[in-house]
Amino acid sequence: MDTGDDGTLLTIGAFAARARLSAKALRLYDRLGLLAPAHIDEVSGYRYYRAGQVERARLVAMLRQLDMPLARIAEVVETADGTASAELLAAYWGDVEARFAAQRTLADYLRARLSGRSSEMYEKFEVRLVEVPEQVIITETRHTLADELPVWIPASLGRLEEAAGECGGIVGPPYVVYHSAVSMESDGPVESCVPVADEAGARAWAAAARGRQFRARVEPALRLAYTRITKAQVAHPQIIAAFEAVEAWMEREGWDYDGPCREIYFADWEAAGAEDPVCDVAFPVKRGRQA
Amino acid sequence: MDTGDDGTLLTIGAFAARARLSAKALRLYDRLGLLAPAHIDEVSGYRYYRAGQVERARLVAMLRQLDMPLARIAEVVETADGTASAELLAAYWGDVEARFAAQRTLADYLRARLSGRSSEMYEKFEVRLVEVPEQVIITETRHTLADELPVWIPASLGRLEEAAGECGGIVGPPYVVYHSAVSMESDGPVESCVPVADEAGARAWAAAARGRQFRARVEPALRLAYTRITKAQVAHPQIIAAFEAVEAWMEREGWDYDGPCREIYFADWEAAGAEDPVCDVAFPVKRGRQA
DNA sequence: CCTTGACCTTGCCCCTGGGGCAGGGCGGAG
DNA sequence: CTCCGCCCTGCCCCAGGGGCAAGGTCAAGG
Repeated sequence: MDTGDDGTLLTIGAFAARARLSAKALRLYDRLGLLAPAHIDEVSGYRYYRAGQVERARLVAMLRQLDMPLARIAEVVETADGTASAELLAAYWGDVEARFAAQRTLADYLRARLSGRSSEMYEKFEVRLVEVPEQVIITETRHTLADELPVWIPASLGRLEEAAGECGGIVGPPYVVYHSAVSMESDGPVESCVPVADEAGARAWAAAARGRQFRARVEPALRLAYTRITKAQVAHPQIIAAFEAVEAWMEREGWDYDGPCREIYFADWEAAGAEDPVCDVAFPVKRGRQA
Repeated sequence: MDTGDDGTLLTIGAFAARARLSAKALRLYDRLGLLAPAHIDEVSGYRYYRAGQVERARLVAMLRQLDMPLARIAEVVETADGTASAELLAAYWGDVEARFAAQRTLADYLRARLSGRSSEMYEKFEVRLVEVPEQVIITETRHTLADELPVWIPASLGRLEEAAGECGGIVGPPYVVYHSAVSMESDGPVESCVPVADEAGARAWAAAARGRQFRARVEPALRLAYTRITKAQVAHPQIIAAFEAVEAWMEREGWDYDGPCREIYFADWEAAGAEDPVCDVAFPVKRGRQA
């Protein structure tokens, strides 16, 4: 393969200018094994690069312009197959796009809130009411800090969904209840819930369960004010915007709190894309002052 | 103003949980003056926060979620007027959007190139040689980032074309020389140049000019390898493909670099349509190894 | 041949926005 | 009184380099 090696060796400065990188960056890439010089003079320590290495250096430079970490850049440039390396890039860029979409949502919400124009907020988060009938649920409760939730919630719901088989099966979307209002305290108990068909089976399961954190109970009928959010939005603190949107709507429409807030996961989390709706953020409400 | 101050003071841990920040982050924000505790015990050094400070802390947390630097967050949260702070946020977010749009374009380009469609890209560019005689030029130099170039280049060339009247008039197409890497993060010096007839007039103009960035000099005769591109192609990253096509051609044909690359604007930019050729992308070359 | 100045080397500290740990001080419950 | 859980400061660590200092190299010009 002719990689442009015509025998001429470039000093680090000349190579840096041609690759549109700094000499400092090239020394770092050398140390990390990302872009080793073709030759290093053993006496002077001078680095010499082949002209044919410019292509790789420019690829590194462009990937850095995408803010790709050097470790991932190394994977891309070490992958000989162009199609495979393009897929690595696509995977990285997909992550960036998802993250950016969530940030944009938050930025839009914050701009509206800072300027006091709450109408934009209602456009971003459409709030609706729903009546939920009484249902039997099996639950797991834990005291936890907010940053452990993204790990604990899927694990807990997984445990409950497995147990639901002994309780007549799942008859509704699983949800998570924040017994201390999310806007007030986050160190309060968090309860993950799965609606099941068989109350007796549920109580038997809870009595036999390995820990006191597992319970079965009947959730009374509720009226919920909720807004639907995407997978990308199910993360702190973007999700705060959704909660606050619902609370602002309640204030405006004349509804009072009637219980702790909750997140209802109605979609298949694994199968959902970042922009797919997966979750309803909800407060139980009752009639307050006249609307 | 009721800021929710009910007299209760929260320790840093309790406040951190409510604000969804780490205690470590709160200590940092205290040290930076971004979010000072309501009270500090002089004996123990314990920080105590009012419940009403949660709102500000949450705002900081959400702005951090947008990757806004703490210095800019301080500007936003110190701005009492909501509309003004919303504008600060909008300005920041506009920068982020612009940067992201450029990155997305580059990512699309790179994905296509890695997938093996690079040779097709090069084949679209026909590369030729031209001899350019020695000429007197007046120039303006600036360190700038890549995203400012589309603004600066027309402005600078406009200034130089106006000044050319004092220097015997314009005797060749204006061009821009990239003395080193110009990318999103590194600012190489960029020099815009206009060939003029009167060397003495040019030197007098440069000596009288308002800033040292204005100079007059003699550009020696050059042999250029160049390819002609349309107005639509004069943008990142399409223009990268043009530069690379010229470099690939130089490599194939056995020419070496003989100076910094340049863009020569030979057509009336305003009058040109998107598909009209307006610019030559060129490298000074000298004979290298035998072709 | 020697000097000069440009270029190269390593090494150290700096930046942001924290995370993690060590060693020691508080504070309330049993 | 003691124990456990907080809390304090201070130090080192991360990426991805920038900047500078002290000193070694190299090529061209006198």
